[in-house]
Amino acid sequence: MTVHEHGRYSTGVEDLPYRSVPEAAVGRLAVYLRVLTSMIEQGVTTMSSEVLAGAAGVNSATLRKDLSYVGSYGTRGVGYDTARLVEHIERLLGLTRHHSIAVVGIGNLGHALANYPGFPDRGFPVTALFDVDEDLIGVPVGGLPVDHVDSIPAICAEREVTIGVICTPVPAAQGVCDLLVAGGVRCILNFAPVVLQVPDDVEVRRVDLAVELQILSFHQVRRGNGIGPVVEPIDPIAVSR
Amino acid sequence: MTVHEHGRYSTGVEDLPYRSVPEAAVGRLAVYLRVLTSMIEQGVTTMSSEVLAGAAGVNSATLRKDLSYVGSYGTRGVGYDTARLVEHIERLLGLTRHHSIAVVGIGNLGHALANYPGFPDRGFPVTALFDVDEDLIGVPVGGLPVDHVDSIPAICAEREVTIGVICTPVPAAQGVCDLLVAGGVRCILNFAPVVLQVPDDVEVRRVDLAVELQILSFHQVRRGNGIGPVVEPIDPIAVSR
DNA sequence: GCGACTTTGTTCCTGCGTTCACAAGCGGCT
DNA sequence: AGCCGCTTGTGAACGCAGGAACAAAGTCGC
Repeated sequence: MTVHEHGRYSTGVEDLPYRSVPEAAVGRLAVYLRVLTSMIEQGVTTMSSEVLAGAAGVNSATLRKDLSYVGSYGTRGVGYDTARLVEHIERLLGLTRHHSIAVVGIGNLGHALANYPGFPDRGFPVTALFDVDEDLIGVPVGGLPVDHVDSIPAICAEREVTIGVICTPVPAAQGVCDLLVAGGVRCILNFAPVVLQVPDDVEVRRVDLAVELQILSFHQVRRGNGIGPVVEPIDPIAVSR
Repeated sequence: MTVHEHGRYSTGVEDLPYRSVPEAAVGRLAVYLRVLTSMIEQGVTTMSSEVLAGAAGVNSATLRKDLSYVGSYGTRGVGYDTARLVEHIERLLGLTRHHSIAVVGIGNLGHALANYPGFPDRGFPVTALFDVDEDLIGVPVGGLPVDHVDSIPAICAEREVTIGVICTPVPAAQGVCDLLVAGGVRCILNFAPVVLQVPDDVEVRRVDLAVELQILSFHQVRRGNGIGPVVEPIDPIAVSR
C-alpha cells in the first residue's frame, strides 16, 4: 500500500513523462477506451468531454482530469480526436505490449472464459488451459488443449503467460496461485472466493460474484424497494456513494 | 451521486439504528461474512479483529471500523462471537430477505452463471432464464427451462425476481435492461461491456472482465515486470493505490 | 476480589479522489 | 483580421476513507 511519487517510463520508442495515476482513474480509462473504439467504428472522429463522459457514465470534470493523466491531447473549443486519444490511452495502459493469458480450472466458468471473445478481441489471447481432471487433459476447449495443473510453471514460462485467471474451486485456488507465481506470472485474476496470499510483486484482482449480489442486496434493502419483508425508511436512506 | 445522511430502517422485527455505511465497507463486510461462515464450519466460535482482518486481507483498524457500522457485538479482551456477527452482518446486508435472480443471455457465460453453485449457496436462487434464441427456449439449463426475453416483464413480476443478471452481447444489453426494469427488477448485475442507462431508483453493478485485464496490464507495465518491450522505470514507479 | 493483560470501539488526523469553477486557448463567423 | 463562443486543462476546496493511537471495558489468573 505504498504511495509512489512522480515517475516516467520508456516505451522503447520514445520517452513520455507520466504523472501518478490514481487506481480509480485507471479503471475509468479502460472504460473510455471501449466507448471510444465503439464510437470510432461508427465513424466519430471528434468527441467533447461532455459527450464522452455521458457515454461512460461519469462526471465531465472527472473525465478531463483522467485524460490529463494521459497527456493533453484535446483541442480547446473542439474536443478530443478519438483515434489519437485511443492510441495514447492504450499506451498508458500498456496495451501496446504482448499479453497472453492462462485459464486454470475448466469448469463451467473456466469453459466460458476460455471461449470469451472479449479477451482476444481486446488483445488478450488465451494461450494455455489447465485442470486437474484427467478426463479433460488433452481435450480441446475453444481450440486449445487442456494441460495438467502440474505443468503450469513450465508451460507458463515457455509461452510467456503474463496473466493467470483462476476459476478453480476454493480449496485449489491457493495452490494454483502458487504454481502460477512459480511460472513467472505476476498478474492474477481470481474468481475463487478466497483472499490469495502472494508475494509483494504480484498483483491480484478478485472478481467475487456473490459479493456483487450482496452489495446489490444491501442497496435494495436500504432503498426500501422490491418485495419481501416490510422495510420502512424513516430518514433519507443511509447510503453514501 | 447524492450523499445521504444518517438514517435507520425497520426490519419489521425490531428497530435498529444504523449509521451511514461507506460503499467500500459494504463490499468488505460481504468478504468478512464469507470468511466467518467458513470459520464457523471449522468450529471456530470466537475471532479477534486481528485474525479476521488477516484472513480477509485488510487492516484490523479498518475491520473494526467496518464492524462498528453493524453495531457493537464484540467482547473486549476476547473478540467477536462468530455466529452472532454473521447474523448481524447478514441483516445489515439484507440477506434475511427473499432474493431471487434471473439470468438473461444463455451463452457460454450465462450458462456458467445459471449453474454457478455460489449463487444458491449464498441465498440467491436462480429462478428464471431468458434468451432470444428459439432453439434454446424450453430447454432446461441447470434444471430450469429457458424463456423468451419478450416474457421478461411478466415472468419477473410473477416470480418476484429482485436481481437481474445480464450476459447478453453488447447490442442487446440495453433492451434487456429496459425489460427487466419493466418487470420490476431494481438491481442489475451487468456483464456486458456497456454503460446501461437506467432510472435513478435502479442500481447497476458492472463486471467488466476486459477492464480487469487492462488494469492488470497497466500495473505490470508500471512495475516493469514480465516479458515484452523493454520498460525502464527511472523514478520509483508512478502508481498510487 | 483485585490487578494485569487483552481486545474492542472510537477519535483524530492525514491523504486521496472528486467536484467546482475559471482562465487559457482555439475555431468559426462576419 | 478580429471577435465571440465553446471546450479544454488545471488550481483550489471539499468530502470521504483509511490508518494510528488511545481510552474504555471485560476476562483471566492469582
